[in-house]
Amino acid sequence: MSAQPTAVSATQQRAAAPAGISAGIERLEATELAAEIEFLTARARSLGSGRANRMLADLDLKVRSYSVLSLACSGENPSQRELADFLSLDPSQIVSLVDQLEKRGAVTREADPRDRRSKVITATAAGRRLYQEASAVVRESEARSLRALDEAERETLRGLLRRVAFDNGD
Amino acid sequence: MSAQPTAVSATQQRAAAPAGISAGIERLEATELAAEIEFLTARARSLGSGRANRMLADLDLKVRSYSVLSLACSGENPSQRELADFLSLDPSQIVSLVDQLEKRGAVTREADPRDRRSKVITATAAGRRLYQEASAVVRESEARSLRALDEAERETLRGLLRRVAFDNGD
DNA sequence: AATTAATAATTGACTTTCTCAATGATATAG
DNA sequence: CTATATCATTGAGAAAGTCAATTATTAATT
Repeated sequence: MSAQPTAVSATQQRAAAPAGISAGIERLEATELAAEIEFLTARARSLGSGRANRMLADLDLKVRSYSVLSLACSGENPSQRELADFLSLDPSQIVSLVDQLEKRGAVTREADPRDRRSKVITATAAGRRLYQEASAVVRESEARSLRALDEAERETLRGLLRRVAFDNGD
Repeated sequence: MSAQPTAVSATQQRAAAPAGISAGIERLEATELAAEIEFLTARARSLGSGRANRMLADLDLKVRSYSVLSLACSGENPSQRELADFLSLDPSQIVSLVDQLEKRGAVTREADPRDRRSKVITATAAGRRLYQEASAVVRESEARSLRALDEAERETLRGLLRRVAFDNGD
């Protein structure tokens, strides 16, 4: 599990950068805050989703809509409620995300025959094609965000985050 | 979330839960999306900061204001620009965060003598006391969010995230 | 030294996201 | 069959994010 060594430390990395460019903030990396996993998680996701959103803009998608599309393509036929739970969003946010994707013909919304209150979201053929493109973009974005880690480290990170993300107390 | 011993898999966890409660979403854990580090990061931070915000509400703080306060207590005397860069926020957001903390007497805002354009943010004695309390709350929150990981795993995660958070491409 | 260009904080406008309560349709429990 | 719960939906209001313009100050150029 602990594949930490390898790679260059963030400090070494930044020391190599042209002084004064991203200046100032490395001083703050020695603070208590910078040691908090929650802070690091927040910063990593802010940078990562910022980049992904910029790169997905070509396809008229954001990380949010991409995520819904991805699950719609999964074959698991999620309901909107499940999408909300899984993506940590309010059900009303899912409504508008699905609205947009449905409007552009990427997904369909059908009443679940076993519980007609809930709507099953499924990708159309066009939606699956869009997902193929978007997925490549997201992989590229992720690769850039994770450039500091080698493949083994990425696997370690994935495993740890998975447990935090899905066994998150109370 | 009653201290789960060590590393129980998320799947085992949920399987043990009363069927139907958090039902449905474990089905989605097998999807491609659920394997994306960026997604896992986003979910982990959403759950984590949600919990931290709820727990900090007693102290009239949010993760945001707590983070500013923490850096103000660091001894590094950050400027607002540095806070913005470090916290991935717009400078105008820092203005209002500092406004609030200043209004309650937790921090001061002083022109930097070496560059009077920038304002140095420093915690007051009251601010440091507040930070002591808040810091304990945040540690407790973090402990709950990370209950799935043992101490060594947390260190590994911290190290990996630190590199992602501070060597984030381009 | 005078002018020009850049940077920090601030304000304000605007957009997007979040949070919640209410509603109608359907399902489940008593 | 009545009461209760759940799902999707709508809409309102709060919070957060984005961006351009302004002022004060500093740095760079002539």
